[in-house]
Amino acid sequence: MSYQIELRHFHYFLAVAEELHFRKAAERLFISQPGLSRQIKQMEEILETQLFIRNKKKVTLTAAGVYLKDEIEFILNHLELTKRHIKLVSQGKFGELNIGFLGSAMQTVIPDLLLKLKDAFPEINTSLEELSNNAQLNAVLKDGLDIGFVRMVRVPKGLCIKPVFNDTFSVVVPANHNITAANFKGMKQFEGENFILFSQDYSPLYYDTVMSICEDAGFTPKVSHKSVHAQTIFTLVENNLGVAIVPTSLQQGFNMNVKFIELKKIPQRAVLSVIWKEDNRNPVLKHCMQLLLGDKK
Amino acid sequence: MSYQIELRHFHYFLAVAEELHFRKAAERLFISQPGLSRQIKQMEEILETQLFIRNKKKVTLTAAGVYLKDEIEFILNHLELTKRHIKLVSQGKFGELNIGFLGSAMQTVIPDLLLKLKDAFPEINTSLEELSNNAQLNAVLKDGLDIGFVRMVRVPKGLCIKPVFNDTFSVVVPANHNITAANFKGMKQFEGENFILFSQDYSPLYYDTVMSICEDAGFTPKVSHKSVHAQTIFTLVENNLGVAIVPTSLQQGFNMNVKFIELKKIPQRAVLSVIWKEDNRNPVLKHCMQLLLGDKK
DNA sequence: ATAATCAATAATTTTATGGTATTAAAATAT
DNA sequence: ATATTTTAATACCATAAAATTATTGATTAT
Repeated sequence: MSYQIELRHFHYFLAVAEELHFRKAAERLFISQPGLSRQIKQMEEILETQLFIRNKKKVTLTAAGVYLKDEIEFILNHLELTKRHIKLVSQGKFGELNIGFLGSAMQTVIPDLLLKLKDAFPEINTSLEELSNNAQLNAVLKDGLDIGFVRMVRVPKGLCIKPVFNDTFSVVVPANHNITAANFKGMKQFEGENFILFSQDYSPLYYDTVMSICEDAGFTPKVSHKSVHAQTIFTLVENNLGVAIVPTSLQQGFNMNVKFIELKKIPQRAVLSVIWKEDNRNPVLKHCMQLLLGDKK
Repeated sequence: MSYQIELRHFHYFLAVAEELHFRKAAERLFISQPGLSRQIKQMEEILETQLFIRNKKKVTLTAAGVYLKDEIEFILNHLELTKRHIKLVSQGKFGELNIGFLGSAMQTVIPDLLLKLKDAFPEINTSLEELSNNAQLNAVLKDGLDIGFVRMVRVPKGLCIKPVFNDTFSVVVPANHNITAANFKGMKQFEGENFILFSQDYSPLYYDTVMSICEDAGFTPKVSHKSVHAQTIFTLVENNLGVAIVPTSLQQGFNMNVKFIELKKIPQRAVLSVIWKEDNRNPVLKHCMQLLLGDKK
């Protein structure tokens, strides 16, 4: 019959919401199952809202529970961020910027940004994480990341997006492939080949764009392998398992036995964009965005 | 030497940060001053950051304390909002409703429903997607849609269906066609014409119904074109490529050089129905169905 | 100097979290 | 069908930690 919700309830709730199993959740939390059951029940009483439906062997979230889970994830993430920030503030450091990125952004944009940031604000610490488009989207929404480097066009309400790098696509073929930049005439030449692509989950836009490139050339590509790492894709190409279409900038930084044939004439571009949350409270973000977009345009 | 920060700490912290006076803050919180002092000290230990400077008669916030105050206000505010929201969610008064529809529903039923929804529950967000009968069926089954507006009679187990709009059919002919509403006697007059219809995949029931209309008139129509968009069909008719049979309500919202001849005397009707999943957990759905079916019947 | 006021400390009480044992219901195995 | 296992909930209890009262030490006002 406690009056107030506490963060403890939130941690317990999240465990149950993720496991959907009281005993397993209790184990994960290193507390007893009855204790957990009672805390959750108490939480529901305080909030005057049922959060879980426990009927015959199954525990499921109610609509309110689903909604609350999202919000609690956000609040706890934001709190962790704040904990780190106040330490930095008390140390006289400005703050911290959490950056997510697709592997293909590592070649160009990220190093650029980091150099500029270090230059302008040596007190700012950055953390970098390679994540898929979608993982970044969720993390940015929930304050797990401050900015993300993604390939997409539309973002949910509350997020902002700005293109930062416009790249051509290139076909990646084994070094000994008979088609070269010199004798290359058009995608049609690759009609019969197996295509090795980044997986659709990783970046739907990339996938659709590659499809449209082939369709514009008049054929539907046979996709034999999908991967999330450029390294893997190049290795597959190297071993004659197919050809790939990737952003041209991926050429840098790898030393593989493959050659790039840049598709200069097609209209498709690999656009890398920054996303961030409109009402992100991190003061570092403003500075960062100025550096990123100020002199770009 | 407690492990975890709790919301209690936040409320205490805010009181002290606002009063800048432990005794007064304690009074405001209805707890004793020593209790408050110890909790704040504990909070500083957990966060490993000094938040207040207590020297000679004055209590002031540190830089970290100032920063934290802002964030805690934000977090507690957000939490209060969330508490209110989950109650609304569980009452079905807040949330999202994903609606699918055939293009031909856009003329009448959908705008009606949306207006009513907005009116009754301004906090409900809706998303709309134009999809074929079958795509809606699958999406509803997989919780991709909450409700769909389709033209069909039977639905798989687990789904529900209710007619919501009963429309006559009309023949659509070029504006300069020799048959008019005045001299129209029966479908038999169109025996020789090419027919332009919605494709069978899009709505099998519609297709079968149109066929039966012609068969009742004693002929089998020659179908020359199929489309999934009313716009396309009207354009084809406009260019003398044939005549169409469509639900009469499609007359609204288009400005094409065609005329509609309503088939009032035949028994066939273009029935638009809502489908939804029996055990859909979205609480918004109940309210929506009440609005849709409550005053209809 | 003395009184007053403040926050911190000490000792004690109260509260309620979390643990153990157990139950009721349901699923699974035999 | 019966026995066994598994699940979440209940009852009761121990104990950790929060809150209270009483007190101290320090600073400021009179």
